[in-house]
Amino acid sequence: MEKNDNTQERILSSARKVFMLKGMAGARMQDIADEAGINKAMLHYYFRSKEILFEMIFEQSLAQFFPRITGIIDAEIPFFEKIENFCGAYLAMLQQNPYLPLFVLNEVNQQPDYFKEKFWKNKDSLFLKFAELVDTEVTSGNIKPVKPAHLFINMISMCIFPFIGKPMFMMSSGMDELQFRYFIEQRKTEVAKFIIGSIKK
Amino acid sequence: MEKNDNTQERILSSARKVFMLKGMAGARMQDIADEAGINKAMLHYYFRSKEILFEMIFEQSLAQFFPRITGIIDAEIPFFEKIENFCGAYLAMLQQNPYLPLFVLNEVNQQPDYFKEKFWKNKDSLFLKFAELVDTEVTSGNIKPVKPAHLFINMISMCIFPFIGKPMFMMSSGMDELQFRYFIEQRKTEVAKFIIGSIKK
DNA sequence: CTTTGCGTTAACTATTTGGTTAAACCACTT
DNA sequence: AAGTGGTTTAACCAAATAGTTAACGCAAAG
Repeated sequence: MEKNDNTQERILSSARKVFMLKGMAGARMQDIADEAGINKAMLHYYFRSKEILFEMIFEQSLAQFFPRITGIIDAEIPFFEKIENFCGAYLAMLQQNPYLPLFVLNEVNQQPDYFKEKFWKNKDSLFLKFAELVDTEVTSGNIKPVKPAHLFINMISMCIFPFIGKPMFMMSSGMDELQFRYFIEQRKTEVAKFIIGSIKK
Repeated sequence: MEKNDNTQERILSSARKVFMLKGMAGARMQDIADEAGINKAMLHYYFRSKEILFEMIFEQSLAQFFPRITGIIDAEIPFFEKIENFCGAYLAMLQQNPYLPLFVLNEVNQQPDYFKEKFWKNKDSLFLKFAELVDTEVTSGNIKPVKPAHLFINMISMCIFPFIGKPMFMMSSGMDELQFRYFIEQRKTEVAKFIIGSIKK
């Protein structure tokens, strides 16, 4: 009765790996079975269809992608520290899930409607909270009069994009794996520094 | 003898549309044929296989994705103006090819090896030129001592990412198509302003 | 008018791939 | 030892999909 858990877990783990790398359309049930070292029929025994299995993985991924870093934004610390903490934490998470962004964004672009339903469970939009925060800081004259939407996208872009463009960037810059790792390590402080440098008075 | 050109062109145009939207794995030959309003056999008459047709589109896309904006970087204008021109021009191009980034980056991530060959034709790496330029500016004390790699990725990220994360961002911010269009219009100046604000002394 | 050859189509084939089934397996109960 | 029920497998099926073929259309050449 614990084979169950074991196998189910192995399937989910393998499915995550394959879906992340190949996407819904590119993933093959056989590949997932092979990766898990089991018979393909098992996939359908535990999860009725490819679509259902995919949804499991996608929802997990979605939950991870939207950081529960809301804590950082709500914390009783100065605005600049919030930015520093957010960028550091988000980059660290992405470092451990490097394929997450391209996977999620790809599938969201593929089925925006389906995503719309799942997404709005997450009622406390990170963006809206951030925008509120920025407006407050602008009004109190603590930072330059920046537009929250742009600042938000700028921050998110600079955190996420390096992982999406990794192979392309590595080739055009000549970096190897180790150097890229170090590059991301630097960004954990550099991104916040860059942002703050631009908005501080 | 000009039906030839006409049909071939229609196929390429339809293929571009479908591949952009669905990617290599998700695209169906039948869809491309339907989109072009022709028989599926024609696809194989003009382009032997799906793979060959895909390569045509992919190489075109790659060429577009790497801007020939080298002109902007080589121009005899102040560094800050180069940044302004680059961001403006690149955003304008992306605005007319909104699906280009996700398509290209996706396929590059899928087959980095194949990409490696095709890519290095483009020997004059935009990144290397940019890095050189930044180093010069830093040395002459015109800007703060920033790391070229970070500055480059920051700039590229802020230009490209909005198009990759568009549906997600639109939902979490509540923007509609028109507002998003205006948002991008603003970014044509805002991104450069943001960057310059951070690196100017 | 007939011939020639490229362009085009409908129908077909081969392969891939998601999904099913019936039997075997295995731990546990009686 | 036989039975029971969840788990696993090999073999199979059906749908989707890339690719092929043989015949047709038709404009230009003869």
